Amino acid sequence: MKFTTKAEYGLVALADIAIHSEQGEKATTIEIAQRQNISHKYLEQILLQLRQANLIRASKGQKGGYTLMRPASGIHISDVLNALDSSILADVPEVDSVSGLRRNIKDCLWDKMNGAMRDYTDRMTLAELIEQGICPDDAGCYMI
Amino acid sequence: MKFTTKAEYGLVALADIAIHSEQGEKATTIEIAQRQNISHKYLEQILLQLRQANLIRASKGQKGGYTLMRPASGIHISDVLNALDSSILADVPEVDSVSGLRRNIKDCLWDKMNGAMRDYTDRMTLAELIEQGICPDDAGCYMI
DNA sequence: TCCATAGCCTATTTATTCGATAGGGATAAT
DNA sequence: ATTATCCCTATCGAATAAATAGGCTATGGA
Repeated sequence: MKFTTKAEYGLVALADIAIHSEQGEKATTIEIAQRQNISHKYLEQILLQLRQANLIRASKGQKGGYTLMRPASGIHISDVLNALDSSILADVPEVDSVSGLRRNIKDCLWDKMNGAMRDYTDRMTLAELIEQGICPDDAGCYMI
Repeated sequence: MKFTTKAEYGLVALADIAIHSEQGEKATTIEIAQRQNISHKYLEQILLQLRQANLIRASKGQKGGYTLMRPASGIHISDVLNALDSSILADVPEVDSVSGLRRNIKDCLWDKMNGAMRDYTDRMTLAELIEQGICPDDAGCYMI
């Protein structure tokens, strides 16, 4: 897993679309790119992935653009990260042996951390991210 | 942050050294590499970093090898990851603006996750990793 | 004393990935 | 028909990870 700018761009773009969707407007790639200061060609690829993951709806042609498929409160951060494969799930090295040190590292470190990340991002929504200062302190995201 | 094989090699090697240290034995690069199935030249670089971080002590020459600098219960996973700069701290993209979406993403996502990772690895020790099945369920590692 | 055995250190190679760029195609509104 | 927009794939450059290579230094034993 990585905290990539791609993930950040995706989240920012979705938030941008969300805000305009609420006002019944579509947001175009170029508009978003300008507002959020992102390469519009790179953003294009990102929006493509978000659409293929059914997070946004695209309309082609003139007067086209993007809107959210569902309200921002129904979009979880994990949805976005998964869609962009900036996935929470790191590529945990395969473990061949059934037990032993490698196994412990996988079970007690990599998998636990991945799990905690997933829990947290499963819980948090785009809507929460948009609202100022809403960090879910109650997240209760244990490393179980 | 990444779950690199380098970090895994480092942890495995330290555990290997720990086990031999307990029996008053030194472990050499080549022995460890063979036992743990790691490129010994790559392992050499890793052990170098671990020594420079004062996690292991090296003796040169014939009959040389490595021993732990302190007991495994005093070595925290974060010590190892930091030493190998497979640091828990992801390179969180800089945020220029004081507030806004980017800020929220940094504060509510990247920083929180980093914090949780750090907490967890600060808490867990090499000794716990070595013992079979000791996953600290009580870690109480919140995303606060 | 000499030499084999270890660690020490830096440079280089290879493969992969991230961010970005490029360019042509499809579609819908005007 | 033209224009604006999304669609899709290929490619590039830089950075990084993993591994390889090779020479240097120190230590203990023959």
